[in-house]
Amino acid sequence: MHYCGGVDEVESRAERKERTRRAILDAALELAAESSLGVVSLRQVAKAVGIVPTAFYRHFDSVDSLGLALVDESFVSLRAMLREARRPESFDGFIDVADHSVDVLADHVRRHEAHFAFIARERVAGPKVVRDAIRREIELCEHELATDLARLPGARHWSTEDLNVLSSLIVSAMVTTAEALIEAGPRQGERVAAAARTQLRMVLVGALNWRSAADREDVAGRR
Amino acid sequence: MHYCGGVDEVESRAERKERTRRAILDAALELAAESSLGVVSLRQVAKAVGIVPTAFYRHFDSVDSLGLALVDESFVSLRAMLREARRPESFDGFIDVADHSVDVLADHVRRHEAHFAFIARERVAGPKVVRDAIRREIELCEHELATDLARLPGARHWSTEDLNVLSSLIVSAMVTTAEALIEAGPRQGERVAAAARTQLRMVLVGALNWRSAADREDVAGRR
DNA sequence: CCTTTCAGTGAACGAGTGTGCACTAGAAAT
DNA sequence: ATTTCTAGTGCACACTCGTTCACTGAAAGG
Repeated sequence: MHYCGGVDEVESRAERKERTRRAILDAALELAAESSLGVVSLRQVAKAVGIVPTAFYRHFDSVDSLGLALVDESFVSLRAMLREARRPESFDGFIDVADHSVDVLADHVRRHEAHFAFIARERVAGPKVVRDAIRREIELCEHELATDLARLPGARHWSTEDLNVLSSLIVSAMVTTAEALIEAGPRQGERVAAAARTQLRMVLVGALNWRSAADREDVAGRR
Repeated sequence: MHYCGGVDEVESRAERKERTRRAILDAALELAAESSLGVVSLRQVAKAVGIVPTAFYRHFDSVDSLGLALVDESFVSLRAMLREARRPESFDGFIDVADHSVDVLADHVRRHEAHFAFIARERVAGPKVVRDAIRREIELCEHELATDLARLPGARHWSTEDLNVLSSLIVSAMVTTAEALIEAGPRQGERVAAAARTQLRMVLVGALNWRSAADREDVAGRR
């Protein structure tokens, strides 16, 4: 493997294989979009790609491993979003950070709609192996968010427990928002985004007034 | 149809039919529990019930109509819960209403686990007809909650828009909590419930401090 | 040049799928 | 006692499914 054809337009064997692999992933993602991954068959994917069913095994050794590959790919998108949403310069006001985060979310959801929809769906439906893989990744995201929240000014008097609870709330709200953004077309998208901004502001305001308010209201016998 | 058999133990034809119908619904619910409704076949259900596949058509004229029947049944449980959570006597304190609501939710989820899991799953996965039916029912719940929130003391200065946003946030948090309660066994159930209580308190505290805090922080150009 | 590698082919298998149709048996109605 | 009704049966059809196996042909390597 030193030199392969001077002509520009030819495709090397590895490139060709990668192209087919991508086509399989894309086709599976699209087919899973109606109902769930559990109902897409190896043969449907093969037909959509334009290869014979048995050729599928040259790229994945089972439908499950295809699902896991889709999980990996989808969380690459999600991690990219989290990284951007946590850019330090965005932490100059609590309302601002909420609005900025929602904007980043809405932007990424629009650009990677299929991946977000996949995660939201297969997290609860879908083959068991896929469900478990997604759950692990989400827990990882929650944990990362919690450590980041701890660095926020004003997070001084939150317990570790409260931090985890808060980050769990935010992540689930974001997942729900992503779902809502996908359901609503680009037509109602801005309405959903506005609602999400309000929700996140509410959560942050609630978190800021949290400890003091709990003390004030007297939680009594509980805990 | 005036008098049918004085003996106690005999089953009338209608009773027998209803019993089979129930068995079909239960079997389908259980089979759908692993992955989703889309992957359960008419024959699997028939085998689980103990009837021949074609006998299925005596009770439902398609798998889709079975799905719709399960949606109806599941939302009977959910409505019962909402009715209980909104009992007027529970509105004597904002922290209390949060705790009480979560308790009611946890209780109902434990008692109707299969139904809640079904709604949470098939809402995003599952056949299109089922998805749409569930979405309509949830929107209805959100609307009902919004009109109830409007009656709360201190809800005076919330716009209709804010009310809808808030009720949507609460409903999605409850759906997420229901999912979490199901995932966690009864072992970690109380931990999840505690987290949910905290979340709902945060949301309510945030809502109470909402308008004033938004004014104080100066939202600038953003609406 | 010849040889090796390997993505894609095509036929075949055993099992599972939804659905149609003629039927049976027993409860209900007459 | 006789007829009607119907939940459930049994068989058959034409599919689709995942997986196997020997194969082909062109690119890569020697």
